[in-house]
Amino acid sequence: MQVTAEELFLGKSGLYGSDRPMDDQTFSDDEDRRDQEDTRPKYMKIRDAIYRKYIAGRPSNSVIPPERKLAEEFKASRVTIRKAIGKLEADNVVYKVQGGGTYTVEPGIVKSLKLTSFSEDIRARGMVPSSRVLLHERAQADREASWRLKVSPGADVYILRRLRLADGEPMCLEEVTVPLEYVPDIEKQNITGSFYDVLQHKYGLLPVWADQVVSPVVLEPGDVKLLQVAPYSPALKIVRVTFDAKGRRIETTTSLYRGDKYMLHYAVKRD
Amino acid sequence: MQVTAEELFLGKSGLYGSDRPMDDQTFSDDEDRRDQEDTRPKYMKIRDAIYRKYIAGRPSNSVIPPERKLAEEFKASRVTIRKAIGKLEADNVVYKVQGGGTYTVEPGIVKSLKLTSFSEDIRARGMVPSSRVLLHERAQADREASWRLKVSPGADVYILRRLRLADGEPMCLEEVTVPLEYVPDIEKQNITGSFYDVLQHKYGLLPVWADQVVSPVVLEPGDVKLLQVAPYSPALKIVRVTFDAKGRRIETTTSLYRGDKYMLHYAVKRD
DNA sequence: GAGTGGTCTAGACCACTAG
DNA sequence: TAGTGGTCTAGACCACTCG
Repeated sequence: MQVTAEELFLGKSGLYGSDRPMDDQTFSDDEDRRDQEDTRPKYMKIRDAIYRKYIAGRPSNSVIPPERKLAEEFKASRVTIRKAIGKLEADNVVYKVQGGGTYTVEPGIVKSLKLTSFSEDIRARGMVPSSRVLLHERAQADREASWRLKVSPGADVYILRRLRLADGEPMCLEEVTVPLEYVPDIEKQNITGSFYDVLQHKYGLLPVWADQVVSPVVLEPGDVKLLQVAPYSPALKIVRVTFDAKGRRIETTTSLYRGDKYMLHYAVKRD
Repeated sequence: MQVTAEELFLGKSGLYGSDRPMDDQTFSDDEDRRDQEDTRPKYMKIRDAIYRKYIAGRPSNSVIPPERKLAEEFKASRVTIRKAIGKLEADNVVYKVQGGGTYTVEPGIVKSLKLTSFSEDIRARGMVPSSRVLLHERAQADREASWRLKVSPGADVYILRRLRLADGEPMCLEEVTVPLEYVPDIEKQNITGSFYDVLQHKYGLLPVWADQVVSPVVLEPGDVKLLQVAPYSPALKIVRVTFDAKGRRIETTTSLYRGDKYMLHYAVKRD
């Protein structure tokens, strides 16, 4: 029987700042903000409080207090409570039954898909990300990249090809392409960790959402060697186009993930 | 260059009842309800109205009217308008910029993942689903199925194995397992279309959400023959566990999708 | 500064589930 | 029937963007 993604990767997912163990990596913005002074909206704090008090550690299908009671307890309007619970529902932490109540979902079930970089993804899974740069240069966009980025074929782009590892083990081959106009002097940068961090902090490009296409492939000899797997192993090919808040296409990435070590795991809902 | 999922499958996705072409298949509940008398909540109707009036057919990054104006126009409170727009945002149809405005997203970009049956999925892609039953019997749960359904190994289950086709072409091999207690006399049923329909209308089991794990595999000789692809072709293996509103595990499905014809296509967002 | 989206309130009525 | 979540209102203030 094949090992599931859960067993491979998913520890206590330390949601909502409850008890996340810090490693010695750089922290995300989110964690920084949470540490100093909590200026987050009330509904987010309430979401976390509800999680800690009524959900974490509880068996599944436990009832949580009705919205009106929670409104009293947290001194908030019912609308605000509903917004907090709405977030928990979106993350598949609780489910609601009209006329019935709100109940906890079985723990260990994975939450919905979020836009993350490889580094964030691997760190969230409790492993240490690293990478080996294979290519790092300016080039002309080929037909596929230009189509995905909506730039003219042959336009100046920056290409970064890396072997990405989790706990020192090869996990994925990744090729990022960015229109050069967005990252003028990037060749001089030293790219080590999250490329999204570089985009955001050095160039003010904030990824907001991405379009992803996943397909299965059989690895070619060159890739097999880099990923250290058996010839003709299966892999997940993930093609991503990332957009910022203004709808600009800021980068596109093609990744090949080892099929034996990496699976996609997510929750889907009925409309 | 590989053909993208968009080119393969995604036509005008006829969202929000705007101009969906009806085929001669059975209709979903949703469409029925929309046809007779519209008892849906106001915010849903407004969502559709906004979509039709300000989004469909517009170029991307067009501004839509501010919330306060829309509240006047549709004679609703701003909260209700925000709820409608929130749905559009969740479906990746618009994006918002605080202090700026609300803008349309590029059309043709796929919306977020939803829980659908194979039939619904294929129909949404503008093709006609069909299937060939390969196995249809009661059996004892094996170790993997019992673990996924949280029943004792050896418990009575119903197994349905089908080859599923789109426009007459083999697309996927699918094996559904359901605890027999939920579907007592199912062997007598004639399973043709959507199994979710049978669960819902014959047994009152309403799928609400599902946990899915996707991995790549290389097809084995027997499967290759059924799917009519070359030996050792890659495929997507999708393992799903479906839950109802009460958190019960109502079915689990293992599917093998042809890698050359079927891709997963979805949008992810930043937190 | 004017206009936008983001948050929040206090209260109301409806639809549904349960004992 | 009592209690739950689902919807909706009218108004307020804040944070942000833009000209």
